[in-house]
Amino acid sequence: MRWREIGETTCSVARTLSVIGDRWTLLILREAFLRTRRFDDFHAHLGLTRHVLTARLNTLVDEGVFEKVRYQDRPPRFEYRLTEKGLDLYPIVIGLTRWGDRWMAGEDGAPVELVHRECGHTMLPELGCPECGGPVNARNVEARPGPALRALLTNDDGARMRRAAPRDDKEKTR
Amino acid sequence: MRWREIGETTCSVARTLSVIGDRWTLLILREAFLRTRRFDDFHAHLGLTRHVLTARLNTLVDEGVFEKVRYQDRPPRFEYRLTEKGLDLYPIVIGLTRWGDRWMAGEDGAPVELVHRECGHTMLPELGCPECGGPVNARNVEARPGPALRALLTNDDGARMRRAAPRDDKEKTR
DNA sequence: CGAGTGAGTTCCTAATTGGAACTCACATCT
DNA sequence: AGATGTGAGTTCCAATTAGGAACTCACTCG
Repeated sequence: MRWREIGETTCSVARTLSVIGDRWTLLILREAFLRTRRFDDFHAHLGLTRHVLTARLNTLVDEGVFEKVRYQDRPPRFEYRLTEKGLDLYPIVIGLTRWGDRWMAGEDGAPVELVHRECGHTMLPELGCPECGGPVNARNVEARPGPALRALLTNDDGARMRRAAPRDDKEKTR
Repeated sequence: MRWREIGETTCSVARTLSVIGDRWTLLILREAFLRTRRFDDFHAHLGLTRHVLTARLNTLVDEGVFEKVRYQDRPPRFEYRLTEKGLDLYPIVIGLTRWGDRWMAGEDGAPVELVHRECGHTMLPELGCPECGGPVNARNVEARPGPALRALLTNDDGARMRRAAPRDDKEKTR
């Protein structure tokens, strides 16, 4: 299986990674959440090549994570703004920050601190259950097949991801 | 800047991505959270090449995300188990699942449903503030320099990431 | 003894990155 | 008018990485 095909599998993790799983993409998003919007600023802050930056911004626009907004005419210039779909990636970026703060900090401590505006506290966000309010972690959650996967389960052979069958585009699992 | 150098920057997102930001790594972790532990099972479920799988498992072990545990002697065989550090990546994998369920589901609906064992509800976890219990999102959190970054801020020139200076390994930002 | 297993390795080809320079459409300065 | 500057890409080539398929190793089993 090639990396470019992972978005076609029946797996939400893989589908998400098909949009934001390439090198540099999540760092571009980190910058976007820090209010960077223009090509040259992304380039200067991140140090990736302009070539790759162009490619990443284009797919992010194609996928609806950014929208390209004109901010001046003559010469026409555009900036990249997070859409609602893009803003909803925040928990992922926070998750990366939280883990880095907790496990990768050197002796100088964490590079960034997160402050919750509503209460003013410095904190590390935690996942919670919107139904009961309790904490959510690896040990108290069960992943069950959802509707899309149950539809495929009838003739599953155990492979969670499979290449597209030659003609029938529906033949992949999880 | 080369991708391999991002772990040396003063940024928690970049440091985390230096461990789990390569192609396939997060899918390997998804599998691990679904209780896959052996080489051939990862290979069969994911369809990546054995070559890349070997490389990814090795860095994950080096970084302390997996530990290699012997499960039989003669011939000696090992399996890969998530450590505490690895289990703590769960919020990231859940974040990816949640976004995929919400934004990438086709008309068949979500591939997976998450059930909270403590209350029995199917749910999409949300980030909350451990201090006040309120919701955490892109609009109500402020990222401030933490101790490690404040130490560097005295002579910052605006670049958030910078290559290591030729000899002085401390000269990078964010 | 021959076949099977689990976990890698090797080798070679195909993609994807990294670096650096070049282009284009204007705006401004001298 | 001509020179210089800006923001946002493009192009080209060398260096890394990934994809495929076959091969190896140390044993176990029938």
